[in-house]
Amino acid sequence: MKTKEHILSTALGLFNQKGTNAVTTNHIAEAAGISPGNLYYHFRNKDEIIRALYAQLSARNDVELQLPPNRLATIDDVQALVRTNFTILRDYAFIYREFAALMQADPELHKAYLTARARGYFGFRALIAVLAQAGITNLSDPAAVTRLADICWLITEFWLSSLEISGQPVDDAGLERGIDLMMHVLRPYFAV
Amino acid sequence: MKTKEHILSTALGLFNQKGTNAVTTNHIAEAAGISPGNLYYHFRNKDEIIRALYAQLSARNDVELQLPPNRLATIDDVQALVRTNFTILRDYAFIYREFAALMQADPELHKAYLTARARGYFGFRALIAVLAQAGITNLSDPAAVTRLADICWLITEFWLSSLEISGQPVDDAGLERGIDLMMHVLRPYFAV
DNA sequence: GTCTATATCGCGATAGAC
DNA sequence: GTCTATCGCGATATAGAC
Repeated sequence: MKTKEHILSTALGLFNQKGTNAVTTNHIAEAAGISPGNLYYHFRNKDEIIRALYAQLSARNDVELQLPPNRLATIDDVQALVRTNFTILRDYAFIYREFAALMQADPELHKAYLTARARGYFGFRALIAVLAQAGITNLSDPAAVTRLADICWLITEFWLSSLEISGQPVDDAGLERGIDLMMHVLRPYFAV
Repeated sequence: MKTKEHILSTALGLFNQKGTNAVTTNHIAEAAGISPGNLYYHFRNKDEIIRALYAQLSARNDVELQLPPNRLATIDDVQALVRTNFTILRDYAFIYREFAALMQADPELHKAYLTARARGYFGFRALIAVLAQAGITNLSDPAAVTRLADICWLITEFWLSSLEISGQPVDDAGLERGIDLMMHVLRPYFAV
């Protein structure tokens, strides 16, 4: 199991740095200090490595992206969640950078993403519903909830890429700007 | 000049449909009904074709994305502009789908994009400034202007990809949802 | 301007020894 | 589980005839 994980972390580093296109299985093997044959013993091909990395990301999301279970969420809870989310995303920057292209190229990966997304998206809508019922938010119009969810999703999945594209560093400051953006979108609905 | 344009429109169709990765110069030549050698007479390589397509897109933006020059912009003018913008974007879907990856792979393309973006981004800020001066918007805090510009940019550049990723059709209805989203973000600042 | 033919290269993937 | 060796393939790119 040790080698398998070593391959994954090596591949992750290369993908983040150069993009999945420019990185071949040979490059990964060389950087990992193993033979190409050995890499193929552990993974059928590059797509399978990418899928495994996505599974890692997804697992981290499931574990780390939790609101406090025993009380209603506050705006600060939400902010902490957003920060955690961006931090995880940055570790797997290549996935979000090449999102649509990866999904287009690998239907299996797309399916895994759609499942995860459905959980998150409808979880978000459920959260809003709970908040509305508790009187914490005045957001009840379904169309408005959809719009809010769409905007939040856009920020979550594309803010880091947007920084990259525009030539701005994907550092802590850039990350904070994303958090700030998200909070400004959300705050009006938390007017208690 | 005829063949060159024919190659470009053929390549555009293939790229939009299958992604730049899956499409080789041979595929383009075959689909265009010419020989690979002929393609290389007109373009040095695939990157050059992509750059030429980006130049087309950029030119269309410059021509079609204009607010009325002789009077102050209304919210309806802005909506028309947003609609035009999405329409152009959809024609060149592959570029936005693979945005960060393309920019990372080709510094020359990235440079061209950064120039175009700077024009648009600062043009947007200038527009806000004009509106503020005319009393059409109450938006004067620079940080707030930046946030608004950032959100609008995110919607512009990533809404179509977001539709694709989430498995929703990139049709007129999806496009209208993007316009709707953008207008809901902008409208508060147009409270006349 | 366009074609055919071809050289080169490197990636993906497998077989078989250890 | 890991290595070495290697095959087949297809993509990029060029040369030279027409």
